[in-house]
Amino acid sequence: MSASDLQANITADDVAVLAGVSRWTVNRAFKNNASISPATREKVMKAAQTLGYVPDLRAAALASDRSNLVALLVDDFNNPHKLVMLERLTRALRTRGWDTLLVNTLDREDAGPALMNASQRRVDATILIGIQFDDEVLATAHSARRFKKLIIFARTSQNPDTISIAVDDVAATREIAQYVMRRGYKRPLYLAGPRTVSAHLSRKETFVALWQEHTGFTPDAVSVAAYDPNLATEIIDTTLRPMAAEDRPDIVVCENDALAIGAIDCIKHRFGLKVPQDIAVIGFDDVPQAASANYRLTTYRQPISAMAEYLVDVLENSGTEDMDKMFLGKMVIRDSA
Amino acid sequence: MSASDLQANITADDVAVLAGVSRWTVNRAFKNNASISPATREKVMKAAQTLGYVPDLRAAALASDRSNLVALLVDDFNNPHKLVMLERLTRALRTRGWDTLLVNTLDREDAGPALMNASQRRVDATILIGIQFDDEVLATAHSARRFKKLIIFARTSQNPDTISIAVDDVAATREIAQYVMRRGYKRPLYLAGPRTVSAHLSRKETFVALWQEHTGFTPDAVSVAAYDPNLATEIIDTTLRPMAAEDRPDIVVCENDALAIGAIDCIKHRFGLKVPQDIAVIGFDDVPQAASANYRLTTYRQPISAMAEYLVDVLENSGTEDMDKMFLGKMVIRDSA
DNA sequence: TTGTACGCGTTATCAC
DNA sequence: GTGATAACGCGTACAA
Repeated sequence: MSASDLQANITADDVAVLAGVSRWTVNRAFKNNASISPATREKVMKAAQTLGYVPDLRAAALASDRSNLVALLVDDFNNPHKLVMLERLTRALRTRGWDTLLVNTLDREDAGPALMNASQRRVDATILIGIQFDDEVLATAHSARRFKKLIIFARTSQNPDTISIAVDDVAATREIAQYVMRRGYKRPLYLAGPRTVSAHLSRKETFVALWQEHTGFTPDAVSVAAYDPNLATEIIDTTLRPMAAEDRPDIVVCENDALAIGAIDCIKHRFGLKVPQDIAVIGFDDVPQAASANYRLTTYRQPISAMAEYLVDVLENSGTEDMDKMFLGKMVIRDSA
Repeated sequence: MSASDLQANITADDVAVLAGVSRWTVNRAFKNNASISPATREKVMKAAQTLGYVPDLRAAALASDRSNLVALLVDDFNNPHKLVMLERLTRALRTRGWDTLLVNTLDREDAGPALMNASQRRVDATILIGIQFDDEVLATAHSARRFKKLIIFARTSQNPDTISIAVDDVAATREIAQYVMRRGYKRPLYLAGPRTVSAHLSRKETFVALWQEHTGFTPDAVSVAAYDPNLATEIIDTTLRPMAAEDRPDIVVCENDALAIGAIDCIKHRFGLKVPQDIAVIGFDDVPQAASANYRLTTYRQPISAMAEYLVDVLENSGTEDMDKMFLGKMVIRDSA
């Protein structure tokens, strides 16, 4: 209909011609703190409007070497908490002017190529929220490619080249362990997920150490290869199946809610037992399902929104100081333990 | 350590110097079907390796006007099926060489800005999998901005300027309705989500019409503003609460699993009733939870992976023919109905 | 406040 | 098979 339909790409030059200014003045009109008179800006904006012009962010990124784009490398899509993290992160980022490149790290071997992918897009930062990025991958990634910022979200890492934004697992686990003891549970079973980075500070190691310290006994622990409720159901099944009723754990302490939900399903539906009367369950994350009438899961809530906001702070910070940060969450007591 | 650490950006020129060829030959070495001798290619690749060079996709996109990047506009993050769709889409895209820009459409007013955002990144296509994109938004979007391709995924649209990749809702709903009748249910309650595009072809309208046609009765229907299990729990609660037991529906037919799960939670835990004995429930999507021991949800599975693959076909197709496509799914019979 | 070289790192196209 | 020219659309730095 309008002239804009005839031309393939409207550039700042076209707007400049129509507005009767130079191309760089058009540029200034679209820049926030540029020195430009209100009159000219309005003139430019009107011309831009009629032509349907919007600045080309590819070209801007190329010229300025800042893209306002971050790559988000994700796997472990069976964990419902991933959806929460994706929402909070993209919300915080977008609200503050950042775009997100979502990279599905297809499998273990894809971790390297996925990092390379982000590198080729020249993103301003790469954020890892997957489980496939172990110390080895991180090391090779950092030696081989150039990353402006490499951020590990919701997971601690000892790697000095990365910025870790996570909840304080030791403090959180201590709170959980104290709660479990205070409620009088005697035979906990720890259900852990895959071990990747920094195993010695993991929730499982911490819980086991605390329990030993306070009771003298080493609790049993089992683990699964992914944070998948179905895997949790199966491992709990095979763990409890051969046990005599009196030998069964009185509580299953889970590394996160994804596992806790699978554990509850198993306890209730495979064994016909009651939660928490027969076996209690405790989780971590406070996923939306945890609050449902069906699970009423006692868990530990991570302050994901605050962590996401801090992540954007990190992006906007150009200093070189250590930006690692640990957050404190809080226990959410419901009925499952 | 190496020379690459000293220089900020390694470009094809640097590699060209080291390999003793021209910049354009370096380029060819990285291109799949370029005419270049194997010897030169190897020489170039070795030089690239030592310098740590990888092509800059920003510059490539700017020069070629093809980015191999799509924008994925998403809202409705409370629906667990979103995580499945995100995984399948990003997997299919990435496997075939496409990157994904994930845009969280923050709220109703943000739909326009989100579309604009994608436009500014000059993506090759924009994919909508949200619920906030009604006919009005689509119309203004298309008149105001230039989109190479505008794809509606997992939702039908009557808009002629968009490509719709979705399951055949009419066929699916017919199958569901027939199943419900065959199993002898008499008083269905339809639980619908928000109505956006193409309401006259929606699952709800179709179900209601079919039921009327076959029984002469108009089934009750209620709807919620988002595909959120918690909202479903509440609306079912307020709907059943004032009913006498004999007036209650004998089955709740849900527009999708997110609602069905909330409905089951309500029926079992708020009313202490049994599913399916007291009230049956049927869903749509077959989310991972649907198979859990706790829900055993009878539902209708969309062929998301096939739809995602077809979406990439659409991206790779440069023709102008109508690429709309409807898929058939299949019923998954479990215990909830 | 406004205008002007020059560069960002590629790709398309044509010459050799 | 290889080298060279001209875009792609904008940002930076400086000059006017």
